[in-house]
Amino acid sequence: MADAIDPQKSTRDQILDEALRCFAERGYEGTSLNDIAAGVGIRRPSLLHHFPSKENLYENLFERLLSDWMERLEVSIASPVSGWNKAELVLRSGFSLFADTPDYVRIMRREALDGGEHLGIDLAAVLKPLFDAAVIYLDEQMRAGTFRTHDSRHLLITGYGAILTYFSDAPFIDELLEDRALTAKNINDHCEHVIGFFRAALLN
Amino acid sequence: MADAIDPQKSTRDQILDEALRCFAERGYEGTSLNDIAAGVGIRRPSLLHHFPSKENLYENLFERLLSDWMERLEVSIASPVSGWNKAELVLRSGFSLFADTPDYVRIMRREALDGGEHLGIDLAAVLKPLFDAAVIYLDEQMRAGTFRTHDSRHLLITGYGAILTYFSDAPFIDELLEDRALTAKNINDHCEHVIGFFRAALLN
DNA sequence: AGAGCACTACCTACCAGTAGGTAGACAAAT
DNA sequence: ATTTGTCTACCTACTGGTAGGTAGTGCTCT
Repeated sequence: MADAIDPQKSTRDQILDEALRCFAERGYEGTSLNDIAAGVGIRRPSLLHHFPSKENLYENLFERLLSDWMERLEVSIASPVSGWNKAELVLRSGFSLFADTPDYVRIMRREALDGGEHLGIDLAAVLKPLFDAAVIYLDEQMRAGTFRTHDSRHLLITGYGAILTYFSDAPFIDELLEDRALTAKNINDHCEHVIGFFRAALLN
Repeated sequence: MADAIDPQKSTRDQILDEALRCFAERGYEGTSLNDIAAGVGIRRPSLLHHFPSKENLYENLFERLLSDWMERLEVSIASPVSGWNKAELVLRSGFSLFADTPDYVRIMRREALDGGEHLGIDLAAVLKPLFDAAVIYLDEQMRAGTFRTHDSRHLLITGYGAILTYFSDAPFIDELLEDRALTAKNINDHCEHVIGFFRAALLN
């Protein structure tokens, strides 16, 4: 929010910020370059001076967000803790990642819905190595008896859905909770719930 | 699929079928009336003979799907079984509901993402009574000691996300699984996994 | 039986509005 | 003097929607 009117930021970054918000809110097709330009306070041709096309703008945005995510996730994945503590650490860092970047989550979700048709990047291909590594980790833990036995791949998909949805569907969840879903308190409540839920399901 | 070329169906129904597929695949903004009309094999003005506007077509589609869902859900909710069996029944009927109508799920998810801006209908308002009833049910079970204690509202949101995501993000999950997510076998595997996971988390 | 009429379902041709994108002028800064 | 950033003015393609017309169907009234 604050950075949208921050005069310090370069026009290019302001465009990226505004585009992020618009694409998250209304989707790729639902957002026009005029909307974005107006949000920044310039005309559309000026925007196109910074990015050669709508698609290019979107790809830039998406790449930036994805590399951001990967960095933060890899840090927690690489940490030396083990067993349940590791699972909890990854869950928590996923949560704080999403809480910091809820607009990213919605774009990501839109991309997953569309099967990644707007970008050159293949979202699933980027995430797959992490997925495969997590499968190996979970299988080890289950074989060792640290975790109860589940289908590790489906378990990961369940976890992905459980966490992502809270952020992506926030406007909908607002109404179910009769409260803003993305307040610090509610995010924290949901985080603690998910962790408790997974602990109950995985530990004996 | 089959019904797309079924000459028996009325044009109106063919339009609804094709619109369902298009809106699910590319979203409301991403679908033009030309796309739908072409899929049916008529011109756009002919389509507009059957539905007065794009928005009206969408609303018709959405209302039909929603009442379908509500009927099927209410049947399983009203059943007299209790305890874990009831939770399992509702989970299973949710799964078979979604498995039968994966395109509906994607539209629903798009709607949840947008906060329901395309329709007169308020999706969350329709679902809220079910949500509230489920909260009461879960709280009872937890108080009685049948289920372990969790935050029932966040639990429901987690379950909603875990199930819905598998269907809505199918194109993405295809790639993670290196297999079609929506084959009968994979859907069944995921269903059994989710049920096993919830059982492990809820039962002692 | 047949003329007239209304209705359905489709068409082509068009409308105004908006999309993404380009060309070229201008001003300021280096 | 060149580069950078912005502008206005314009382009083409396409959007949702309308106007007007035309087959075909079937009902009704002689």
